[in-house]
Amino acid sequence: MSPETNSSQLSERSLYLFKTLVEHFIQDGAPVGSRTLSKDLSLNLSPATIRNVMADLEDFGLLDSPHTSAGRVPTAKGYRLFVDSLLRVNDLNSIEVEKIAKELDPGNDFKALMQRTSSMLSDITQLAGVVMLPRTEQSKLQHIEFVVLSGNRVLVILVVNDREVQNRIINTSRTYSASELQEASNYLNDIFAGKDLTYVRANILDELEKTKEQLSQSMQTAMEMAQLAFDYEKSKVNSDELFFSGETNLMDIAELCEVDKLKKLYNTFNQKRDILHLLEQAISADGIQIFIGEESGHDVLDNCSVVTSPYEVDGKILGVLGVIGPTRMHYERVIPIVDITAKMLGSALNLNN
Amino acid sequence: MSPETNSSQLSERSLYLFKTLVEHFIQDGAPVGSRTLSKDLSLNLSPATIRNVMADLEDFGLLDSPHTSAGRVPTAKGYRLFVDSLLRVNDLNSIEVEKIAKELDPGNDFKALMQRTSSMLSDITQLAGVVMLPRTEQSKLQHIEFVVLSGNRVLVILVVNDREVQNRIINTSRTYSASELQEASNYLNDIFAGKDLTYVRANILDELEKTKEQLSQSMQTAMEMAQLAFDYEKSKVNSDELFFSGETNLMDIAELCEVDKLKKLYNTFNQKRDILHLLEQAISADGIQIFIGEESGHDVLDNCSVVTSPYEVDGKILGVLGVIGPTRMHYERVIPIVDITAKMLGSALNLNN
DNA sequence: TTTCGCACTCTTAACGAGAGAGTGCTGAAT
DNA sequence: ATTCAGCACTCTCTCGTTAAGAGTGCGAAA
Repeated sequence: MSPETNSSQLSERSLYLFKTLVEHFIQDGAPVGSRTLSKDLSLNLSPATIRNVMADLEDFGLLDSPHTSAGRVPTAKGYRLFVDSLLRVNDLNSIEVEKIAKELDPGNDFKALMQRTSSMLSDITQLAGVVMLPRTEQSKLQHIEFVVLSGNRVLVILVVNDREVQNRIINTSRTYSASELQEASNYLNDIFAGKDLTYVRANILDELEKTKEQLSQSMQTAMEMAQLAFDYEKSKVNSDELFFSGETNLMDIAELCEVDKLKKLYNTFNQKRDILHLLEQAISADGIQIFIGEESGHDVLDNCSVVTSPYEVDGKILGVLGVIGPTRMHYERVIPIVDITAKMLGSALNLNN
Repeated sequence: MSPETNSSQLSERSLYLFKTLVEHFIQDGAPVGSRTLSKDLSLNLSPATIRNVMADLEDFGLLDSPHTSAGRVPTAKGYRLFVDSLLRVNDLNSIEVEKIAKELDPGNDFKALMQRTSSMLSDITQLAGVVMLPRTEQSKLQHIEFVVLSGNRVLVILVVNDREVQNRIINTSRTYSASELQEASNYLNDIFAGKDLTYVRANILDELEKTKEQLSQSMQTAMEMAQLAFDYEKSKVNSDELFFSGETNLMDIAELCEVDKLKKLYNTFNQKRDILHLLEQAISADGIQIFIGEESGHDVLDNCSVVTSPYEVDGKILGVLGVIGPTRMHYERVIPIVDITAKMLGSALNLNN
């Protein structure tokens, strides 16, 4: 509706004024009026002048007023300008850095580390934390093992990336003996260990053909097992790819504390699908990515911003983590926290390779 | 304060009146007045008479009035009387039974079954569902397996009860070879397969002493491994022993929709400790157990009732499941649902033994 | 260009009146 | 001895009104 105006058309002073207005709003959560701003501003301007400037800013689509006699509030576009050009990010104090480092101590339990990361994020920001697990496609198979269970059921154990363990139980058409499966796993480990899971899945059928010709019983068993195991994986909904925590922190946020909004938000969290989708957009971003309000495309996140960063090992992006909070969050604090957490998680994962 | 009066001192008529009052309140959620009751009651009584009876019931501590000119509301004691003596439980219609049965189809994934049970409970009752996993002490070790990882780390896989799989990674003081661990697991499977985990844990030290004398290297390795593995288990907080779902359903409940109460409730769910404690009380109960409001001892559950039932296989109680909702829930529906779910979960677990 | 002054708008809190719901008590009828 | 009609009373809830407060926009002056 408003012309696609460029912020460079705004004077230095207007921008400075805008910046302090946003900071003020982030602090108090109340619409900011010209009087208040006039006092807090280092430039000595009268409320009237400030009103003029604010009217301009409103024309630019950066501000909005809930009603005629309530001060101004930043729009999504306003926040966008703020975080992109106006924000100066704080350095984290060393105590906090230490706290983060402590929580990110890589233990032996991969998922526990992710869980800890998520709750550390929510704890330190007092917002909701979220960590997306590495997509399985990017995982390297390290070891495969079979255990015979009763009734034609076989337990398949995949060790992936030297730290993550996946179990699945498959139903087989006939009974296999332990030694048969031992042979099978030996064979599979020989040809597939160290390969990507995607590669494994893609090449099972080829190998199956090959082995058919060679007619070795143990190899054939191996391939049948493997096929069942990886078919299983395909059918499985990856519903636990996401770790949330601190959702309750959002209940304190004034903008969200109507129960029905809260309910919609929580339902969105529980479904995971939408949030997963959002985070996947961030995976290709280089470093911190911020979704402000409506920008995310999900209207449950109307008054929310999502600050994300991918985490990587050896320059390869594994997943995304981030923080969900109100649009009026303390970006100057949240951004460096998310940033450093992503980096430290990356190196924690790197450590035991 | 009021004398410990027995409900048997109340006339048949008073009880009937009380029962319909409670039913009315459960339906509407609004305090019930004498006028309303006079219309809905099959006995033809004037409001005035009903007022007299209600005054009696209030003296007995069964009713309470929020203020002088709002009708009456059942107290916790009132609900207790209601569910214990007055309530006639509905039979479930066959469509619902079928729906439950369908969700409780025992797949291969144990935890997924528990998760499905929980969300089925919340779905069908429109309240919050909870399922407590079997305590590990009651689990029978079926199989133990070791996989060598890099850097003195060993993956331990426990198959328990023929359906549940547990992984843990332990750090060892020296490097073990695959064949060494193979021998060790063979040895351990020989002596411990089919035994309770508690038994295993208790007897590891004894066996360690024995094997020391015999000086067989592989046996010694085995015992060292086992000890590490089970030490790990002891230190691990069993935080994922509980599956919640449908927490958001509670947001619709008028009694709870103040944000701060909701927050406390959700925090209690997240901690899991308190709820776990509550459910453990129910484990020894024979069949359905109902905690009403304050009775539970946790004041976050002030306006809530918890309906639980243990589920069992072969007469042995494995765990507890249930539903959390407002005190004014439809007990006559919820109780049979929880009851039948527990029974069907039991037989689902029994099926593949 | 900035500022002052002023009229105007809109929200919020406070107050009071009136309606509505429900009670408790009394005294009469059964 | 119950039951019940009548009545005064209490408490909550909802409006409408009012007044205060906050903030704006605009025109005229500096």
